[in-house]
Amino acid sequence: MRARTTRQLEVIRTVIQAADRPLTVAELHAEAARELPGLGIATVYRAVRDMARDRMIVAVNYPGQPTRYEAALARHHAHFICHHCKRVFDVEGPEEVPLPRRRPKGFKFTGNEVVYYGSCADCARMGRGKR
Amino acid sequence: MRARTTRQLEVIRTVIQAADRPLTVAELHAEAARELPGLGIATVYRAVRDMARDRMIVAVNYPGQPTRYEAALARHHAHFICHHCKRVFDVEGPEEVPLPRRRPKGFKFTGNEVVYYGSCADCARMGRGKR
DNA sequence: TTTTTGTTGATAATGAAATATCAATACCCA
DNA sequence: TGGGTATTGATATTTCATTATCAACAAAAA
Repeated sequence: MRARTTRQLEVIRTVIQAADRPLTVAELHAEAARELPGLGIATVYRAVRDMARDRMIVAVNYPGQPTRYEAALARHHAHFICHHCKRVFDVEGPEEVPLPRRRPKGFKFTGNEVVYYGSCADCARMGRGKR
Repeated sequence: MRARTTRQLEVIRTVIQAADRPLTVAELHAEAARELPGLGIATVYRAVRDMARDRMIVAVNYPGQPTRYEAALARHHAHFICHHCKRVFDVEGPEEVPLPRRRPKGFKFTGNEVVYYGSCADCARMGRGKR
């Protein structure tokens, strides 16, 4: 049972590779469906499951919302969550995040992640600047 | 319909105020039930909903797991997620998190949050040090 | 082409968190 | 202390994300 190269997989992969931010399955489906009307949501779920298994994409989770996925790029980056539209954007990562001065003993710190909050350009423009 | 001071609310509030890490409703229920056997999970959900509404506690979300809640303390702190047991711990926040050098134009950065990853003392001790 | 069989799309099913329902209970004020 | 009524506990229901099912379809090989 060798894998087949289908039009839907091609489109789904292209969309997620081209995206500049992590997408939910729904967002990915909506975008891919523009190129391929009739695309089933189940197909997107299957594609995402497989790509995640193969490490082509990585899962990203944030408050209340469904899991998002983005291409597994090597470059380090952080996320920016818009308080208003709740979309998640990729932004350049911070220079460096220092470890806490005091660390609970016995704990091993192996990595960190930074999330910035604020208003995205669209929302800020609409006067929803604060919070 | 004035609010009443019930034993269950007292216990639930005490537990979450005393906790040194964000708790899921299940964790909170388990802990409170030790003091008050028979405590219903629905009561915990109701208490949490109300406390969150009144800003006594804040919601904290992380990958795959249900929403966690913790006392809304003023002091700034970060979270530490153990790769193994998945528990979330409070740790002292980093000195300072610099903004990305390049920021998408129009975006307003209003805050940030840091999450550290690694092994908690318990898991590290059990030889599950790496990852 | 024809055949084989992996893949798709529609949808039912599942799983889990959170909310709604309601009779029984227990606060708390008169 | 008695009773009106907010709250509780058990559980049904809802809500959604995700997975399973399966007939129809379409890659890829012959």
